[in-house]
Amino acid sequence: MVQIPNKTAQQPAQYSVPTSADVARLAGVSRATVSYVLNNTSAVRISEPTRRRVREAAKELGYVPHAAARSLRAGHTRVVLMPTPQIPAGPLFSEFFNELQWALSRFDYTVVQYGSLGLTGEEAARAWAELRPVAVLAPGASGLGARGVSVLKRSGAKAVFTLGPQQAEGAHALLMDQRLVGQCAATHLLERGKRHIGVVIPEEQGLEPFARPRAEGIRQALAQHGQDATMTELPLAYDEESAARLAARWRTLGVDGVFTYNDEFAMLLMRALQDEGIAVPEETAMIGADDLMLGRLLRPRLSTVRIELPSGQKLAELVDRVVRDPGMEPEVHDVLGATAVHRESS
Amino acid sequence: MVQIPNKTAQQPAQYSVPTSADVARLAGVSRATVSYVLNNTSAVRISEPTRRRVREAAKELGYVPHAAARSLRAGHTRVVLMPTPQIPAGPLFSEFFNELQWALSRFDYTVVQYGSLGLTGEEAARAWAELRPVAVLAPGASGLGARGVSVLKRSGAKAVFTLGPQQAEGAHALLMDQRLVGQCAATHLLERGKRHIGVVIPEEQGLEPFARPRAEGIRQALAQHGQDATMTELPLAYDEESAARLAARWRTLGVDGVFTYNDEFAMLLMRALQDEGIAVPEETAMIGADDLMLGRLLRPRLSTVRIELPSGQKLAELVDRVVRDPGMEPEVHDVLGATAVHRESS
DNA sequence: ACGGACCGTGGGAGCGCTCCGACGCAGGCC
DNA sequence: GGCCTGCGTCGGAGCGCTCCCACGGTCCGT
Repeated sequence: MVQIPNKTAQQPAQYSVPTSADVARLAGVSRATVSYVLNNTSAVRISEPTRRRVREAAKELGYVPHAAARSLRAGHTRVVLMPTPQIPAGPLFSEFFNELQWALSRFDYTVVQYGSLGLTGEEAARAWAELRPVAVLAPGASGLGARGVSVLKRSGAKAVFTLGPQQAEGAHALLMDQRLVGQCAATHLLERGKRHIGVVIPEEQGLEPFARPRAEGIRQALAQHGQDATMTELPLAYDEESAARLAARWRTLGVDGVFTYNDEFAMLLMRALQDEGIAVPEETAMIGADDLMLGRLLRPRLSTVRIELPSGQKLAELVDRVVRDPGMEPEVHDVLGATAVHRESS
Repeated sequence: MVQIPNKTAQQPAQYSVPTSADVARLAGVSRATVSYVLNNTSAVRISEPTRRRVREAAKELGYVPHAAARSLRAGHTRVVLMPTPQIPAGPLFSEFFNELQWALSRFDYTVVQYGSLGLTGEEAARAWAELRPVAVLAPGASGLGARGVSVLKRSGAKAVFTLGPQQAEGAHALLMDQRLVGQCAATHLLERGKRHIGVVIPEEQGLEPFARPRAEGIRQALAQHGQDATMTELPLAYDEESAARLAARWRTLGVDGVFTYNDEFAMLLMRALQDEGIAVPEETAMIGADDLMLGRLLRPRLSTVRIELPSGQKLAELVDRVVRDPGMEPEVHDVLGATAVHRESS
């Protein structure tokens, strides 16, 4: 607040960052006392007048503790590192993410997101390890691997989780088995008498870890059903030309039902099919995934696979449990639920 | 790699985290030498055999430097803190975000996202300051305020930016003036002969910082045009019932053009209007914003306001410049571009 | 043969913080 | 009066790291 007049204009008020020693000096106590007061240490009794003096001095100086120094001394942190996935997250996943973040902060963890930025596996693990996080929740697709997990554990991480469709040896897994989505869709289409199922495979790079297992789920469900069901992979980029091209050769494909990977691709394909004069669901039934609002706004209303992710609260509890007992054998938690929602497109 | 057999199964290999002293001991050199080698210090010459011994020792122990210790010693960090906004970001913004993150990492900054989690203003600033970031790019909506900016600067932050439709005193601003979006939409509708403009105001809480200025932009454009243009605010929640209710009383509103806040609300409203038998664009012209793919898939194809955000590269350069010269007067950079895209709905 | 330049390496301080042990002092007991 | 108890506070070490400075050795020039 007070401008220091004899500094050059170059260097404004922020001159030297106040430390606990500065607070101690101003309050006329020792650094130890400052620490006790500001941390409300219960084991040590400090008189009320002293407490007040310290707090006032801290406020006057605008003192903010130095997290790095604190954790250096403590020998550990409360940082939970969540490397951000490369793929932009949809509303479903980002809500899950926020909830988890909130729940973890209830457990007094500090959630830090950290771009991996092209690093993969051990490289990425090393970069993350520099922060000495107590737990890491990494996207399964980051290719952590047993080596990466080991790097993190050796750097002091008590809990290493993968999150998503893939997992890593030695780490706990919050497995989001995307095959369930495919199975669910396939079962739905089979129940409605469809036998020749098209499966949209997005050509976008980052979606592969999701798209492949969803297709695999379809394949499994069809295999279970018997010989007469077939599956056709339909590569499709998220643009109108690609969709139009696919629609143009649609009738040659002999497909009576299609799973479109998600609702957005469903909308894209539905439009292209309708422009081509192909009736949905009469000629081809269609089911998407994610249960987005836009599906309800399509005509016909889009059938979809609703995906349920676990509550952030539950997961935060799990993370906390593993942090407290790092010796636990790595567990695989299947956290993805899928249910078909029947509307008009199937 | 080597299992330590006489530890209990409770405590796996990760036993004590190796430090540079351990590396030094194993390589038979001093800690200083380890530091020189691993940091490739150019001012000090270390013989090649020594370098090799150090590197091998580091690899064998799985040594990872301790970021906190390093920055404690250095007295500063290369951390750029980007508190995550509460509102889930759309694809436009999250792409911008990723690009910025990438570009900053090119400048050797470490980008850390950090949930604010309900804290606002000074509270939040204090929490952020604990990390001693060299720069902070905060959402304008975080309510930083002059006090918050001061807290950050006093904690050593060289550059404080706000990002979004709002700004904070004392901080640089990457201002995304959402009024432009409204102005652009209004101008487009006026040009097409519309005079009674409805403006959708989403009822969702977090959208207000965007919705209000967009509406304000409409108002300004209409005012500029003259007396005969009117504006009607249309509160709308993002669900079908709300849209149906609005559509039911549509004809009583006397609106010949509508700006729907964004493309998703446009889709919602267009469906509701069409279900009500109201012709778009004949009875009511419609324009959205964000230029999402889904707009192109609607029938009629949706006119929209394309929003352009600046390149992450440019912004990273700006951040870097301010970090190098923290004395700079705070500047306001208008970084939002808006152009109307005419399709069929207007 | 001797002084100085220079090269490779080590010693050690100190960044800001916490926490263990110690220390002084007041009050009560023998 | 001396001793003990306990309360409030302080001194100081050390977390892992970097970097200034010192130091011993080799080699060259005179």
